[in-house]
Amino acid sequence: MPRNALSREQIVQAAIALLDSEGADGLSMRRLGSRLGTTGAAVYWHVEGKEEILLLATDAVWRDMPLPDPEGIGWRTAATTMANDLYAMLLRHPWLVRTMPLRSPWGPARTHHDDHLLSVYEAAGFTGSEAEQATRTVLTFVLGTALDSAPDAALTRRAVCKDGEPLAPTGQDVHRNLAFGLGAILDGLQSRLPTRS
Amino acid sequence: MPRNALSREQIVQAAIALLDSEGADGLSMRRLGSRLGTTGAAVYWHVEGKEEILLLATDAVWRDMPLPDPEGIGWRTAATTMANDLYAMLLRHPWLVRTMPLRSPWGPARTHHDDHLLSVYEAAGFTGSEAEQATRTVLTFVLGTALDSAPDAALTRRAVCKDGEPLAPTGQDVHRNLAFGLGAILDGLQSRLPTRS
DNA sequence: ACCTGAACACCGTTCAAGT
DNA sequence: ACCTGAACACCGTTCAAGT
Repeated sequence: MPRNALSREQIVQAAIALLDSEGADGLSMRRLGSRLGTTGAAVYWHVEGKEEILLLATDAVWRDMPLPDPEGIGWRTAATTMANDLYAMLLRHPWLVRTMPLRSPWGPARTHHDDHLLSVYEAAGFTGSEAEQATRTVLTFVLGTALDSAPDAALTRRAVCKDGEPLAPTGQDVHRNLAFGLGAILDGLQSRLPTRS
Repeated sequence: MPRNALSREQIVQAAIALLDSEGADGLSMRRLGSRLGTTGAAVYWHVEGKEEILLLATDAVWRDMPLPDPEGIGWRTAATTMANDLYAMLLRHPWLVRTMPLRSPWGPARTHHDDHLLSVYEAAGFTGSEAEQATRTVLTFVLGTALDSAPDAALTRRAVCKDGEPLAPTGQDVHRNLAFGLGAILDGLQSRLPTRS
């Protein structure tokens, strides 16, 4: 008899909760199963495997990204807002920086976000592959910044400073650098705009 | 009787070879041990655990990075060269992008590299925290670019294009974007130089 | 149709015991 | 001092068997 205890949507939500609270390594099929009141093997009836769960969880999170309209606020404000929102999302779900490297396949939400971001740079005046490259440059920088500040690091940090010098950047440093670097990048991009109005 | 079959240096080199050929998930203590002619448990006598091996392997790779002198070639050429070299290194050792997120502790080779990179931006005219931020901006962008092109992705890509549209960037795209983005960033940074000579 | 239990082939790590 | 073997507590995944 079908008990319908599990559904794809429940599995994905439970996976996200587990990843957020336990980190990238905290997600295991058995733990996910027990969190849903069943066994790890039960999950396999609804889902292909762990990889698909990560795929679904990743795209579910992308769905929450706001997509500001460049009309009215200007392309630069829109670009800055989207970069900050993306960074905030990556901080909220640190496991994303490990699941991001996949060039493909992206889910529909990720694709939708990227399309919108591209339209922002097209609104700025970039065309064709230049718009794509501008988009990718900013996206890449934000992703790299999040990677830098990920508490979810593959290696745990031990003794931080042996000589009293704060060699390693703090979360503060990284965050301040987002504003600085983004400003510099947008300046550089702006100076390459083909025609000014 | 000590057979001295193992040494720290041998372990690290074997680990790098294993990571390069099998990917980030290819390194296991047992495989490492058997590659060295012993058992996995034997490694634990020479090394604290897997984490330390990753730490040592990471810093060993950083030692191979060339450190060009900005004198003569100019800061911008030096900065570009270092960025390209870093990207090339990350492509050679894709597992590095998973071991990089650690803000600390860095090994001596990584620290030495960062010091040199900082000096390049100081030679350009940046001072204090601005030099640090410029350094971190470029470093972050290169790291993000490598993350984008990592074949070592956490999730394997399956069906690439369902509708015939090449949504996902190819390795070519990512590589071309390194030059574009780096140029834009350096332009943006250059325009922020406090005093021009 | 949906789930359980046990199994397979792996992990990192520990630790008594050997030499 | 250096290594082995077996063990512990985990993994992802499969699959017969239950209901």
